[in-house]
Amino acid sequence: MRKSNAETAETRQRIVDVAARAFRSKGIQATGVADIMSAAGLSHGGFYRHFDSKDQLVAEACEAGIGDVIGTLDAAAGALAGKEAFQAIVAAYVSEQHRDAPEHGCPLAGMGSELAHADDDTRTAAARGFDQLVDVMAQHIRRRHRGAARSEAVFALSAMIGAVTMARIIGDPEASTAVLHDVRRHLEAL
Amino acid sequence: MRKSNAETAETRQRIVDVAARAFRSKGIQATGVADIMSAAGLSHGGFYRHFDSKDQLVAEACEAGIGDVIGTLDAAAGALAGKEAFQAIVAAYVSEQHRDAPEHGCPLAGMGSELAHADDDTRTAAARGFDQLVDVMAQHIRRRHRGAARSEAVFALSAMIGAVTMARIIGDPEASTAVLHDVRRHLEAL
DNA sequence: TGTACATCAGTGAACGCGCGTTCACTGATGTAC
DNA sequence: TGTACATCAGTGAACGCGCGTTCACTGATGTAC
Repeated sequence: MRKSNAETAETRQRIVDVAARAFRSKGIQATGVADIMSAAGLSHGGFYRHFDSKDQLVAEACEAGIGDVIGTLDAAAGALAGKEAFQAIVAAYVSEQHRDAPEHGCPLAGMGSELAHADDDTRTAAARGFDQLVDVMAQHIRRRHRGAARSEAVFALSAMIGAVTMARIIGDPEASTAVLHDVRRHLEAL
Repeated sequence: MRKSNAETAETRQRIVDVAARAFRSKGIQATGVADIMSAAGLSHGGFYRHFDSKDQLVAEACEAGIGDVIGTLDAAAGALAGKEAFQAIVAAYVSEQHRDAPEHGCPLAGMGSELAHADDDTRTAAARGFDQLVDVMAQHIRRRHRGAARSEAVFALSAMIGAVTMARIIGDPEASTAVLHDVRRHLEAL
């Protein structure tokens, strides 16, 4: 039952979207190809009509997830500029909502340690994603030198990724929220 | 061939040590019970004489790994005090050596995103480890209020964990080192 | 201190299970004329 | 525009493999007397 080209493209996109959510919320290795396909409303056998391997999907899902986060952060910044935009971005990232909704959150926080062991394409996608997020933040940091703004963004983003990762590990709700609060407060004081 | 109580205890400890290295360097799910046992010089069947499950070993290995890091950071601080000790700890953690030797490094960086999905005992061990590391750092931060020192330590440690995680993902050696450098520099300026 | 028996660390085969991937097949869609 | 054939998206069974865990067995160690 061959599908039309448009339908095929839609299906492929749906698989990537479903995978991007699953990998971020459950992890890469804990999410099977069959899980993804059934969540996309398909049987698992058809997977290889769209992708060469699970690894390829991981790379694309990582890229898609980064796109989500950039959209969220841009929306948080809205029409704000400078320090206010920066703080809005920090508040959106280092938040209980982000912590509690990994499926829509940052792949670098949701699958960080697994990405370190991923294949080259995936790591390249993740590294590019980090760069893009750094750009999004650096854009709102006013410094004498462009490099200084980027460097500060690298620092801030590292703290943000670490904070959300730890907030998800810590079971006690108060302690978890305290980490988010501490990090957000220090970043807003930059 | 029953072993003496002393030998049994040594074997158990060896399994935990081997596992702590393997989980940190390859990840939890990528490391099998059989891998660990053979690295410890044993056949896999004997595993359950020492542990109820892989999950239990993960929790103990996480705790052991935290112990390693605390030892390394304490050694880095040495006889130093205050800001100098703090900076020495930051330099030891946010370093190329740490990035390149995950098997002796921090479990929170090596298996961070996997810990978020681990069982309660493991997450409790990881959360306690985070607290202990915060204490190690806060100890060297002089502030009017104890809480302020701890809060700053939480912020710093989050940035350190994020930095090492990202440095391991980024394939390009220069870009990876640049992240470490940026984060270290900003933390030393606190 | 010596003896008799229970315990149990370690081995290696086996368990059921889920994984990523492949395959033959179906029939609707794409394409060449 | 219509026809004939090639393509290929999706299905569902099957592949080999490695996983965590269990088990019967061995024989040295621990323990009770």
